[in-house]
Amino acid sequence: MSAAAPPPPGGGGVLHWFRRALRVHDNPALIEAVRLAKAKKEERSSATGGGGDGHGGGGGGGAAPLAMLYILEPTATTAPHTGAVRLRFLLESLTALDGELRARGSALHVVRVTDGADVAAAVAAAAARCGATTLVYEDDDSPAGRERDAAVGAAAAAAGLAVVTRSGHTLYPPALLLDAAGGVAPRTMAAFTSLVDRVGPPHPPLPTVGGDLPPPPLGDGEEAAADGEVPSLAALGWDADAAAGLRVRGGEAAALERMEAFLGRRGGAVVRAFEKPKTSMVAWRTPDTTVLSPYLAAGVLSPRTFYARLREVEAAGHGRHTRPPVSLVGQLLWREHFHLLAGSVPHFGRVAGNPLCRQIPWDDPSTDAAAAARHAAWATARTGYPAVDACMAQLRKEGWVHHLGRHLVACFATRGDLWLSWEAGAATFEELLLDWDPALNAGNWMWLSASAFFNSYFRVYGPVTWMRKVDPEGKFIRHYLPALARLPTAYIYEPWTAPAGVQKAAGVRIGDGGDYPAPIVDHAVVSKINIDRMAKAFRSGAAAENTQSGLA
DNA sequence: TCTGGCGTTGTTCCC
DNA sequence: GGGGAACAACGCCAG
Repeated sequence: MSAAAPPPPGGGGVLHWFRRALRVHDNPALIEAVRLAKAKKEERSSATGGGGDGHGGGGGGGAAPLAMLYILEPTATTAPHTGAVRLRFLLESLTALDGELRARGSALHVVRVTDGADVAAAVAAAAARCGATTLVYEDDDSPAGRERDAAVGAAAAAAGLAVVTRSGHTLYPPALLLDAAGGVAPRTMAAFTSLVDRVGPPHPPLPTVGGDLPPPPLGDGEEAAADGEVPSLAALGWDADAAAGLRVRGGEAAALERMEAFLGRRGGAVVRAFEKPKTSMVAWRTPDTTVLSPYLAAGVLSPRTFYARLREVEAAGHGRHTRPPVSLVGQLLWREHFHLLAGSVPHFGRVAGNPLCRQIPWDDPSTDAAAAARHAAWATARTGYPAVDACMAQLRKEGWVHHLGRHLVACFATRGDLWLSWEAGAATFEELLLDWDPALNAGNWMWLSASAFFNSYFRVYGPVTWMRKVDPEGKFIRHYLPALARLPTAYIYEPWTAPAGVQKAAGVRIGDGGDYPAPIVDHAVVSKINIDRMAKAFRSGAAAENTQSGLA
């Protein structure tokens, strides 16, 4: 997808626009921006017979100026698109990126835009202010990203700006995989894995950007100061307390540190034996999984860097190691698969018009008051099922839940119990998840709701049975639902069954007006009804397809 | 075109 | 407690 327009001869500076890829390691777009700025310096030198350009003198050695821009868009700073926890993580990551750039003689210039429609104008204005004639950024194949970048492309063309883009958010440039797949992305992990095997390993990570960045024209001089700095949570109108639950530190150094710490667990044996379905969803103090997803989602960690290190750790062990789809490399392939689909299937992020998504007559909270009430109870951890509510409480507080916990709550919200459209659940996850990534969010919600990829709709997570199996002492529930902390284990999964005396002794009242709600639905009853509804939806879907192929 | 094998992560019951 | 089958049985895809 790289429209590598050559820079205008003897042109001005380069504007690098960070969106994701908030890092200096393995950052193809940033490396290209640096290369272009330095190449322009060469052009200038030969054109003027050597000598600097007035901006030089610094570590850039007289290169053309290279501005580093980040635009805080409203979807990144305001609810319901973003919650406080993810915003805090983003701001920490931006501050860390600014530090990395400053250590290399440059600096990040942050611009806040309050109306999403103004992003293109803000980019053009920034380019004009720093005299840039070339704009460089990383591809973004999300629906919102594509829409935004089309507007930016038009504005850039109108302003005479050359646009250069690079792929960097996935292991492979999506176009490369799509070409190899004959233009149609596979629909199963097995088929995707064999596609990747055919294509071969991803390109190795590129070198980390060095310490001689061309000087930044933006934010220098009189208009500098507070204007271009990373704002605080408070300055963006948020209560810092709302983000107090954040448990991972933002920034590239923290990401690489966390990655290496996990890779080093038991000398790499944990990585080599990793099987995602066997990891514990209730290990909240020290998660059983890497918790690198927030970094991958924001582009603070390069997937290719993680992939390369995983392969090294696998190769360092003499014995066998686990394989996709359950291994850690497999986890990167799931991410890759959903990104490929999201970039190539129309309306991947929603039900309507999405050819991959089974059309199931869900209740829609935006038009149905009863569904809205069920959705609100689910989203605020008030379903009365401690297994579901503990996960949702963890999500609200920390922005992170183990993958299987997400399965449990997503199955409950859709085909299992509440019969809510997966789009409603996905919207809640968009607000609350630290590692929210539109491609993965939509893909996983379709999976869990048996709208695509997964078809065994009769396999329903039981909020009582499942939790009893994975958390036999109820520790996870007690931690995230303190109201239930003193309830005996015999009642912790079904608090409404606790006799009044037990409730009193545990200092909790269950039910209307109490400390913890009665169950919002009877799982044993509704799950059976819903399986029947799913069966019907599957049958009518098959009928529709038969009609279609009959017509064709 | 048809078909058998398979699918990262369910529950219950039985041995 | 661990393993396997029944439950009622889906769609994708490689051969």
